[in-house]
Amino acid sequence: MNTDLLTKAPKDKTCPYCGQAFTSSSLGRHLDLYIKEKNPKAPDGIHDVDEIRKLRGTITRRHPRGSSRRNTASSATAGSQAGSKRSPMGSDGESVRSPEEGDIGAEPGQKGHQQRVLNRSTMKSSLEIRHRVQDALDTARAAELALREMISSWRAVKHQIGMGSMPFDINPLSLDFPALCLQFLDPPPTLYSSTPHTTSTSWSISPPNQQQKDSLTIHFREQFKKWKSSSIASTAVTAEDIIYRPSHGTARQEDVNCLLQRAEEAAMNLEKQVAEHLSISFQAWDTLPVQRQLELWNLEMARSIGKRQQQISALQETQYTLKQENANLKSQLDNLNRESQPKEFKIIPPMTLRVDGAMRELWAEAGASNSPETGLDTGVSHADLGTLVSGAIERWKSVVVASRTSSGMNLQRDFDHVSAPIKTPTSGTYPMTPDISRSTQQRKRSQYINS
DNA sequence: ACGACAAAGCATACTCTTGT
DNA sequence: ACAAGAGTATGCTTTGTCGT
Repeated sequence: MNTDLLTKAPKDKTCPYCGQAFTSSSLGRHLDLYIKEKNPKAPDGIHDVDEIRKLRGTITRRHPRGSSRRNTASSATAGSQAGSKRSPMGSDGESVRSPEEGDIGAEPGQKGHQQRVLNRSTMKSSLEIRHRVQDALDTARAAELALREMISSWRAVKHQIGMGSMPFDINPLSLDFPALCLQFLDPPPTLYSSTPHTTSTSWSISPPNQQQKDSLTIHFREQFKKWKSSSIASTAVTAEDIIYRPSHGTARQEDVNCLLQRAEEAAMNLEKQVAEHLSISFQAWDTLPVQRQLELWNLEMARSIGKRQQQISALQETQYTLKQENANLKSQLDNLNRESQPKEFKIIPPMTLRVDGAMRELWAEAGASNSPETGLDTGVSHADLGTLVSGAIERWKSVVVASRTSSGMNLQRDFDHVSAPIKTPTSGTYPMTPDISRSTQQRKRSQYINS
């Protein structure tokens, strides 16, 4: 009947997923169906269960009946329980439910009601939009923090490679042939066995010969190859760090190129000198009588032991000093971080991502061969960390947006529902609604209209 | 036709916000 | 601090659907 239609609660809520209209009390129930603990509804592909869980997770639930909170409403409850078969009391409840509607019925009252309904839906919409926007902001912030962490570690690796260093701890030009062998070749792997023998990369028990000279040649070639790539990359990094001023433009890049060229030339010169020195010192060694070679070899071995002992002492001293310096720097860095790091890093300090030696070499080589995707790209290190991070996020954002627009048609539709004013659920409005629910809606509507 | 079950509506209890 | 009002969760009931 028409009175029924008038007394029914207005369906002023719309499910943002299926578009079905509900009274305010029923929409929450409808959504809860998908997330309730006991026998939840299976996901239908239209209702985003995770999203619902998130939304409904923030609401304040009423205390369940029978809890300690309830002491004033006992009479009301008793009444309702006594009348177990409650009649469809729409007509009774009318005056109580909406006095403005029922009693006044005049234009100002109706306007007020309409205004309230409008305000309510607007507030709800803006709340949900804010929730989504906040979620997006959080994600973006998290991405920024992760990137900061990553790039910091990357820069640390670059600096660790070191600028302008020699490829060797000891200058090979100051050593004679036996000393070169002991210094730069590995000990024989079978040194501690009863029959030690030489390999292509080791020195020998007996005085060295042509085989060790060849091994040294290969060794130096390999070392110089590695050193060149790392030296060039790290020279660029450090040079840029030194000369970088935000106001400087192209002049800076020219300086960097010049420094890179000089580093490369220095590496080539040194390699040439070492090769010549090796050749000359071997010739000198080869002309010596065998007996003399044996004496000198023994002497060199003894000297080598002495040097290692001295080195160990010096290293122990250095280690002690470094430990002190490290502790001091750590405390200074902590103080600096407290002031300049993002506030989230105070909650969880950033990890140091470990990069092993093989990876460092790979980066260095790729960087020297101008492969910006994988190498130590010399173009990024001068930039401010914030600039780098925003650049990277912009790049990824386009990927995220593309991915969302291609696969997230549901989300787009939901957002439209949320941001737009509530629509009347006509059959053509919600293409994603399954036929079953649509037919149900139609049937219900026609029932209301007929009655 | 009937029972079981799911979903939605109604009344009410409860929470939160706002104005005094 | 308190009262009023708005919004919303929950218990109970009705309604619709499906299988037997």
